[in-house]
Amino acid sequence: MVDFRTMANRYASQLSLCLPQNTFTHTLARTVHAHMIASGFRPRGHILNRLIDIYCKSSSIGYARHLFDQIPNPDVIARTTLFKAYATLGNLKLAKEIFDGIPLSMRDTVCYNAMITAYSHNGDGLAALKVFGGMRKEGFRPDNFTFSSVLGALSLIADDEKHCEQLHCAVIRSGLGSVTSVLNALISAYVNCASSPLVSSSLLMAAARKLFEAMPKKDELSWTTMITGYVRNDDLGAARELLDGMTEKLVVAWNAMISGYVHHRFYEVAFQMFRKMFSLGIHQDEYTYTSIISASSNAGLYKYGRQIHAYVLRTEVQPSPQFILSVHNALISFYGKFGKLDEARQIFNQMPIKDLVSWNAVLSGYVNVGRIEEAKSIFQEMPERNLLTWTVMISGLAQNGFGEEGLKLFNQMRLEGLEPCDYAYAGAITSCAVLGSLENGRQLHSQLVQLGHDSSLSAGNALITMYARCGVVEFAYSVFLTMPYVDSVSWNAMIAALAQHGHGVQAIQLYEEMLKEDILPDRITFLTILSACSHAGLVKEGRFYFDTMYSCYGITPGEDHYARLVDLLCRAGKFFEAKDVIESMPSEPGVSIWEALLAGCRIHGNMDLGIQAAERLFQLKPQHDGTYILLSNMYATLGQWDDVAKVRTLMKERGVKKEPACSWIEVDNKVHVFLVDDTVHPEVHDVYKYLEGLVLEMRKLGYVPDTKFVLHDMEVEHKEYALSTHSEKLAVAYGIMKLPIGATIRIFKNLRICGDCHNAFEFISKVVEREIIVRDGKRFHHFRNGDCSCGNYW
DNA sequence: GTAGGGTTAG
Repeated sequence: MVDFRTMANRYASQLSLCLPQNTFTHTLARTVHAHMIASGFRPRGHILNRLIDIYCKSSSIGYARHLFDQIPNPDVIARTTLFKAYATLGNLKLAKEIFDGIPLSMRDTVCYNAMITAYSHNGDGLAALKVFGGMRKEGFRPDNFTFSSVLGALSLIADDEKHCEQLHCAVIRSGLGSVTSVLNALISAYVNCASSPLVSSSLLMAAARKLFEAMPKKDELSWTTMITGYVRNDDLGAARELLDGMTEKLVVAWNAMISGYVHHRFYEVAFQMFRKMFSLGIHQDEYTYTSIISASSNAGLYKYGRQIHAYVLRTEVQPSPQFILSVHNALISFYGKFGKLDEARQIFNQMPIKDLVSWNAVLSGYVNVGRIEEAKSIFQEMPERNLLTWTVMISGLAQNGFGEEGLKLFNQMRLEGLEPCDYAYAGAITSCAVLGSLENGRQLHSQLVQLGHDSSLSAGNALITMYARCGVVEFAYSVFLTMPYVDSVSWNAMIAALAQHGHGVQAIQLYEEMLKEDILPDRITFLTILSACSHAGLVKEGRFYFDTMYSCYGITPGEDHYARLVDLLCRAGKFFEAKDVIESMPSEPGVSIWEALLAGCRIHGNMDLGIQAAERLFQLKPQHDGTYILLSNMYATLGQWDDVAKVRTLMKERGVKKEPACSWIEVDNKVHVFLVDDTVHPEVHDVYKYLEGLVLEMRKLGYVPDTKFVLHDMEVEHKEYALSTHSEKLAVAYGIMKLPIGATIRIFKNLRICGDCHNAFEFISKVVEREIIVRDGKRFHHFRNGDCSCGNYW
């Protein structure tokens, strides 16, 4: 039988091996603890305190609390450990409760320092100072740490140069003006203050620099604080100058510099520094590698990233477990961003220890390429989740058209007690955009305002698109106008919103305004502008903007841009110009180009060119149903019914099936058309009767022999009426003519409006001279005068 | 004091 003391010594020494604390040592410590439980050893004293600390720091505060509650009279160390953990989580109420419960006789300087830091880290400078006051009143002697924490608290309150100067004077008066740690804290106060948008950062940085220069003894922290200060205040030149002046080559400072370059997108300089570290013999750590790997993916340098990966695998020195974890996490994300999921998955599977970052990285990899089913099962499998996990999943669902599921998950997240951040809201709002659910979207909007998230960029941008896709451009515009900060995404979203509603000219005007505000257009801006021009018939303007892409903004047009230009020219009937453009392309024209050409030929009945385009498409993508349908439509436009029949035979011979976009017809053999109004629409019944009559008529003409109509009353379930028919979309479309003016038609779920439907809507909008707004799972369609804002056949 | 996982636009 081993006695308690021997076992205690053994466990204590095992736990001391678990330092420094990181994900790896935490796992080790938990194993040690499991062993204690298995062998019946009941930890107490410093062993128990150490365990509490470890559970607190490895995000298992609930279990730490459980251990804590079992101690009859916990000492000051255990209490401090626990309230520090609560404070880190932002739960100051519980933290204060524990701190207040520490008897005066038990208190020490350390616990006061911790409470001051707790408040100042949570942004409550005044409360921190109050604790400091209480400490002095009770006669505790402040030490250097106290001063550093108090300075941190003061720097929160000091929001301009004057406060910082007062702080400076106070330090000198206190006689601590030459203590390095105190001066470091003061410099850090200046630097933090400089990041505030309300003050002159250059003045404060100059003051910090002066202080730094005059320091009697600088340590590593002094240098790093100063360098990161410059980096954070966007003065990379000054940061670099300082770094180059350092005699000691400190890896932390180099990492800070590299990360600065990466964040400012100076990838090449970051790589140069990385290489220089080798020649100077500076030992790189996980921070260096993670920055460089992320730089490779941001810069689109797949090969470079792979080289880094290969190098990491080759290194002879045994890397630390923390190094392996961090670097592999970065690599998972790197491969994920390039869509190389097999590589990402392989790294993930082989990792000896995974943390939440690894799981989130692999999850977003699957989400990004749209492999939602696999993403869902990863989400289910995850041992723990955080705000980020939920956000990735929600927006992933939304972006892949699963609006309902996205909203569901968003609600589930709230049920589990997580407070969604603005990014999560953005995902939920996108879900509403996908569903065309104005009601839900407006609700989320008002919640955002209540929560004070309404100045958020991402949420605002999502709102613009949501309102636009739900058919209310005015709301989209008012969001855009009231957003305190906008970026190029906001401008793009708003320009697209106008273009989608057929306001091509206004879209272009907004684009011109954007240029006046010195916002640089990007490749997406040009895609939007080109299709806006296309719908407004602004050929000259479209060509002009296309030309400025490279000449003014250095953006090389991609195939998608060429396709829009071809579309623009063909819609206007300028086939010669379109051919010139295609021939001038730097690379071999692909599917989208020939499709644009064929679609244009269909509109204008340009048979010869249309057939040429179709032949190219058959070569490139023989199974693509769109080509056959466009071609047969072209023949139909010209009344060449024999040729239409030939195309259909060709489809059968080649076994061409309709794309999934349309195969939903086969899935449940029903078309759902919803009226978005919440009110009961008696006209639905009229439409139903009308359709019945229509079908009878069509049958007489030998058309749609097997059409049946079913009228669903779905009021209870969806508060909406549904009309469903068997396979006959055209009849539904005609039926819609009977709907009240201004009714919005929504194709439910993740469905896309089909080609026949689209034609019918185009036709109706021309004949009845009425604007029809339809949205489906993918796009917004605004039909006016025989044309549709979506710009595509389907 | 440094890093790795998120969002929004076509």
